Amino acid sequence: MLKITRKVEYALIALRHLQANKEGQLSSAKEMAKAYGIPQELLAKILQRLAREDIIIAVKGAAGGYKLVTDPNTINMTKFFEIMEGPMGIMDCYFDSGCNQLHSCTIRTPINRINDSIRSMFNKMTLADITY
Amino acid sequence: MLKITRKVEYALIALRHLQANKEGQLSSAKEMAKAYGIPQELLAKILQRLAREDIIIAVKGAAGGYKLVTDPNTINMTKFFEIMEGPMGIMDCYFDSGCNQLHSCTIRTPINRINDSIRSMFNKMTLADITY
DNA sequence: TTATATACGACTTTTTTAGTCGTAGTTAAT
DNA sequence: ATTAACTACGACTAAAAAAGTCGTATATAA
Repeated sequence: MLKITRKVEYALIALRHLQANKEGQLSSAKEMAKAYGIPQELLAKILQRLAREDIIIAVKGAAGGYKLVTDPNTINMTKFFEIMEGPMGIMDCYFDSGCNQLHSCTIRTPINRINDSIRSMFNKMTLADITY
Repeated sequence: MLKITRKVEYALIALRHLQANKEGQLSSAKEMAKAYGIPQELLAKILQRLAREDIIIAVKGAAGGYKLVTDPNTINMTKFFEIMEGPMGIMDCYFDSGCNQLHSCTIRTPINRINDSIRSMFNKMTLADITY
């Protein structure tokens, strides 16, 4: 419980790698996958998502790859997690309204407080806190 | 990601229920399962674990059931989560040494900082924060 | 034109979580 | 003593989520 997924883990590792690159220098999915022992296809998909969200830029073709274009200090961690995984809440009822036990649920309020605490904690963090 | 499990959720609901009971009053697994729409066998197992850990007391036999015997103010949430689910860390490497990527892992330190933040947050909370 | 990239949806496998079942033991009431 | 209503607990199955793979398309440098 309360785990982050490998998707997020791999994304962080890759971003840290890109962040260490010199201005304009590209790294390919293959290269990073090899360096960190991550399945290449999987890492590729993660990088593609980061590119779609304009956190990194993809350069196609031979000698292509990825580079970081967003200042890690400006990327909020709550937002980052939600880009990678969708809504972040310790229980789904924080977002969903589809819970059929809502009427009898006695712990919603405290659970939501905890949720808010966790979100606020990650709201105060930026990607730079992790990749530097 | 970062979800709590139903096991924990159900445990919290049951404890809140027991906490509201009068001194010495018992509630059975069946009764609570019905009240909150929780599968009875599952809730029973959860209550059994709480009993093993001396958070509640089980009374066997007809007219048996469970009652709370520990002051919720004294039950630390990190400990509680770990009773229910085992080690709590956003990544397994916080506890496991079996990670074969450790040598190449560049995000361990920041991940551990986040882990510590979450643990410390739950360390400051007691069960009473949730069940009252 | 070839080799090496990204792009991306569909698919399969693995792991984790959730839930069920069978059997045994305890106790109050009849 | 028998029954009914409980707890105890391991083994099992089912469902859901996460992790990983594959096929095919497109872009581009050499």
